Amino acid sequence: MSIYDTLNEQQKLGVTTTEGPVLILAGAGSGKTRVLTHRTAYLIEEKGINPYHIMAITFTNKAAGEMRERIDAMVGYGSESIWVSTFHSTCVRILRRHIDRIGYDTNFTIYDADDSKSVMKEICKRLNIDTKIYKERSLLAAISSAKDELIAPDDFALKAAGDFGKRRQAEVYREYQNVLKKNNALDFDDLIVKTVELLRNDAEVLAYYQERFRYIVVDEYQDTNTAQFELIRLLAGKYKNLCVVGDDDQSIYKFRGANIYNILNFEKHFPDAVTIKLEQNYRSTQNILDAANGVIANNVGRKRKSLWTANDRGEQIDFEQFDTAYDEADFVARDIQSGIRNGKFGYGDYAVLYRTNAQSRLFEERFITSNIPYKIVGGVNFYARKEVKDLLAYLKTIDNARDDLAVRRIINVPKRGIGATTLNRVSDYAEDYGISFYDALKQADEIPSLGKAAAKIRPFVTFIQTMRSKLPYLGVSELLREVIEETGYVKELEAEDTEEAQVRIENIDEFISKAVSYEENEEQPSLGGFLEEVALVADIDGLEEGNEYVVLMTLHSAKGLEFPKVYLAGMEDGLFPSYMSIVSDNATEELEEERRLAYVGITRAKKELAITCARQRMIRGETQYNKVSRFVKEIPAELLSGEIRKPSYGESREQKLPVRPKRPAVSRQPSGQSMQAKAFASARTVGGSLDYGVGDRVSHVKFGNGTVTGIVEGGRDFEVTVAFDTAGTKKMFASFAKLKKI
DNA sequence: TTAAGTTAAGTTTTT
DNA sequence: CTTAACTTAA
Repeated sequence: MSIYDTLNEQQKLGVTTTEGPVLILAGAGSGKTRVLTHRTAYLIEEKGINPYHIMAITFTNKAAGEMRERIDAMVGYGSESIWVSTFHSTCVRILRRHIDRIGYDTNFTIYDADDSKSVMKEICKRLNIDTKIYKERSLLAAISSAKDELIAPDDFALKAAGDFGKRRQAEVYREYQNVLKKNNALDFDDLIVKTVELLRNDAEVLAYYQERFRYIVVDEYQDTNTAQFELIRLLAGKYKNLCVVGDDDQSIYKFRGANIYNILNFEKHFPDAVTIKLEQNYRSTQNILDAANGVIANNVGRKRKSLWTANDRGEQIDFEQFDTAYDEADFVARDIQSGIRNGKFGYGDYAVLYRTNAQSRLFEERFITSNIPYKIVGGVNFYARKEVKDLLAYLKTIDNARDDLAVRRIINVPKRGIGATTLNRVSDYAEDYGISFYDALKQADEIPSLGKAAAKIRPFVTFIQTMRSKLPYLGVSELLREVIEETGYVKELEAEDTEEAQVRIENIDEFISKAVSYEENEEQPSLGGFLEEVALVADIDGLEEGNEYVVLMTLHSAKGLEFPKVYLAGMEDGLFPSYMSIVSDNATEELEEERRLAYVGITRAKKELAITCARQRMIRGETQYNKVSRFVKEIPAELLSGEIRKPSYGESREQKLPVRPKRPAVSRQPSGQSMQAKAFASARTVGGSLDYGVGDRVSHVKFGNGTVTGIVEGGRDFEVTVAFDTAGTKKMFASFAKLKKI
């Protein structure tokens, strides 16, 4: 009896076929993570491979973290020397050691999409590019897809020869790379591209890593792009023990450069490859699986695969069409409440999935009024928020002022009376003397054109220098606190006294706790290390299991996750599939990608699935009238139940709101939850007490101001009764009500 | 020259 | 409905 006996035959094959290239086609819910972890254990325990020689690559930090955890639990000693990380962090790790061999400094900074856009704006201005015709966004997109395909600026120019527009793009591409190089910065795509460049150009480095990574596993292989493929090919070039796991039916990142032929042609790239299919689904009910199969069957050009399950038929799929998107959100909220009430599910069993981030708002609003704890994944990444980016820019500047972008970002935040004109003069000076922007600031007094503006710059430079000298004594989180204190950043927000400012302050608090926990978890914390860790996190990474809240996210974010009950919202032609894909030049192809997305969505559900849509919906202030999504029609009709709701004008919306849920769950506060959720669901219970009492005036994000008339302690939380001035009397749980004393 | 106030334009999906 | 670019007042 061994741990491998619990696997089915195909899974076992995936575990024990360790030598040579292996393609595992893993249908949704077929237990591929189990195969990967068991395979790793097998390599170490049965084959006696040193963990040092094993590498696993995933797309998200969350996936990497999960795999790491499960491998650790299974392998025990030595598992920490396995590289388990994302493509991007793997590359950063390699580049930090060796990028000097291709002419960069090893303390390079990483630019996010925002930073890239700022660079692009400047370039367009400098090259006199009419951004009405060539939009920054599309220029960046062109550059990004070139990088995905490993096309360097020179190659791009070569290929562009005949086409004026393309030649212009080539020019911009070249300039963009120059600016990044000058700033010692890499963008996301560069992380991969430069690693490939390094491995291609430096035989010594390549040999080192080839020798090290004798066994390589790649998860979500269907989403790799050409550059990532080349990276893997190079690394696995010597031993060729490459195991890739993926599902062509779940390829949903074409827009990000994913090359579906990486998986479809794997056997061509590696002629002696073994292909293993995992076709038994352990996740979903028969009905859910049938629905998914019914939809995906409409795609041509996929690897033949027939997913089956030994699970029960389960409930029918609940399909509901509503009059408006409000009614849709209302239904989902009520349905969740009723599931909770009769003990069928907990909040953490639910997920609401949608095509676009904008759809989250209606659900969010509705969940607040219903006291449903929730968490939104995605939207604006935590580290991409203004306030967080501002503080990060301070930290970057203190750490290493070579990043002009960061310096420029904060030089006038808070307002120091330094405007665009002054900045331009400084950067002209920097340009003339070939020094960095920050160095030019240091010499502000010597820049004649500045005049009295130089006096405004001096305190800023002094501040940065002072902080820099304090860094060794303070550590990251204390430094951050000091920056906030000295700049008055939070004070300024407090003075604003708006809901928005409040959210920002909470984000800043959260940012501080991230810094604290970084210092606690890291053996040798450093400012540079912190900045690096923060540069590569995605929003999905913060999602924790076992927490009691409903999760809201896009279908893209949902890949790789599963939930007992899933709502697929906004299933309307024009929304999903998106209008863009329907009218596209290659609509067939794009619709297939959308269909795969639908397939991903449906297969997230374990027990129950509800599909909802609305007849009319406000999109960017305009009302749209949409038909039921074509994907719904591809689901065999006998699998569907539910009804199509007729407009109900007689019923007032007020009546529909269940103001007092009968048995609201006592909530545990998840740590590290996303900021949207935190903003609305944050526990005001500090150390088991509230900062308001009976008789106090409080404000609520939705109901406005009111007076507290009662507080009842129950379990871990407080049930607070508030008489609102305009919204009547409500009972709510303190941790979700976000009541603010006024 | 800066900063506040006003008007115009734009939205898929993201490491 | 929200964010970015433009205009005007200080």
